[in-house]
Amino acid sequence: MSNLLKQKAAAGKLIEFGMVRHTADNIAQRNNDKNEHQSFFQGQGKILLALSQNDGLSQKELATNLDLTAQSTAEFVNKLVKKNLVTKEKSDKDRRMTVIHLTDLGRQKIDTESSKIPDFLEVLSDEELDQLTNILTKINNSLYDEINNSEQPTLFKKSQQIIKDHFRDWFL
Amino acid sequence: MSNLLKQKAAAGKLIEFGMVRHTADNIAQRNNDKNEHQSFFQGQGKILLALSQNDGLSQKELATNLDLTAQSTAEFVNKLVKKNLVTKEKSDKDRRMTVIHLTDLGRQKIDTESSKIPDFLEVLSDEELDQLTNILTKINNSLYDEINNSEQPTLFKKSQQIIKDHFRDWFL
DNA sequence: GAGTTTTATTCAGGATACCTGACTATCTTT
DNA sequence: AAAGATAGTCAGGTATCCTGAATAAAACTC
Repeated sequence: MSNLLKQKAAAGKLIEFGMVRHTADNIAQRNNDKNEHQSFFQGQGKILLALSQNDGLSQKELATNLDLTAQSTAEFVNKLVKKNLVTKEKSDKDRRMTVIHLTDLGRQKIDTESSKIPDFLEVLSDEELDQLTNILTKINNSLYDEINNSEQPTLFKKSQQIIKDHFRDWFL
Repeated sequence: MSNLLKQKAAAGKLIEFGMVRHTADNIAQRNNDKNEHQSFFQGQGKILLALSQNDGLSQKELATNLDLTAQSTAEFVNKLVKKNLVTKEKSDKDRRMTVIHLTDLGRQKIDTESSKIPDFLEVLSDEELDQLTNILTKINNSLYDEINNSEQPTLFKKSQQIIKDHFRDWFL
């Protein structure tokens, strides 16, 4: 009962967090002269992150790993190629496949970018940081389950779930 | 020192959270036959949320409140008008201004939508929910400060900060 | 081995969320 | 009344996604 109230309170704070962070993100992007925006949890950033954990994936593998359509994936990869952050090359074993590799510049970009710690974490104590990490772990796992279950599990999709579980190990 | 490690851990989890939630969001949107997606922390949803706290704002006020350009705001408002969720009418006091009001349908939509509690909160204990709420409060406050400071504070901008502080009171 | 089906990728086109720049009304100041 | 500030609009652009339709290579079928 009171649990529900607590859930509502947290839910409100989460909406607020989403909104304010999004706003802050937009402002940062506006003020940033170079359009270097790569929020790492969408679009090109997502691809980069995936490759940093597992270089040399094919476009198709990227798409299934990231739950994107092949077309979206192709679009992001092409943009990254233009920026010299990744390379595309046809596989010799299966000439249909295109294998994507990070360039040095790409790897470098990920390193500098992912080492940035958002300012707002500095207001938290050690104890709070531990709590947050712990809570987010639970939430993320719950979301992974949601993702795996939400797709009508065709016999084919089942094999993809295995891949999706790797996703889980990215951020350890 | 060890604080930095904890910050890094939390930062990683936060990136993961952003990514997985974004993915789950996209999937939900795909499976949803009607394209009723309104993530509430961007675009049209943001406007709706603002009006639910404070009906009858002008477009300009919405824009400053939400840190959007007047043009973006106009776009979202027009889309909402088409969906019969809000109404536009010229102010009598100042004929330049357009006052935006929620329709019954709009209010209804917000009610049903904002009463939804994300599934992933159900995996948390009462204690964890309290911790999360507490932590997010701190983080959000820190982000508000960031937003207020990040804009080159022209003399004019200063007056807007007052408005932005209202933003803060939305989710109590 | 020829014919069909399945895959991996691409091209074309569409939606939404933002943005900047260039107007047009309508106050407000001087 | 002229000049300036303010609220909105129109036009056009970028990024992230999507669906649908086409192609080429591999795998399966008989």
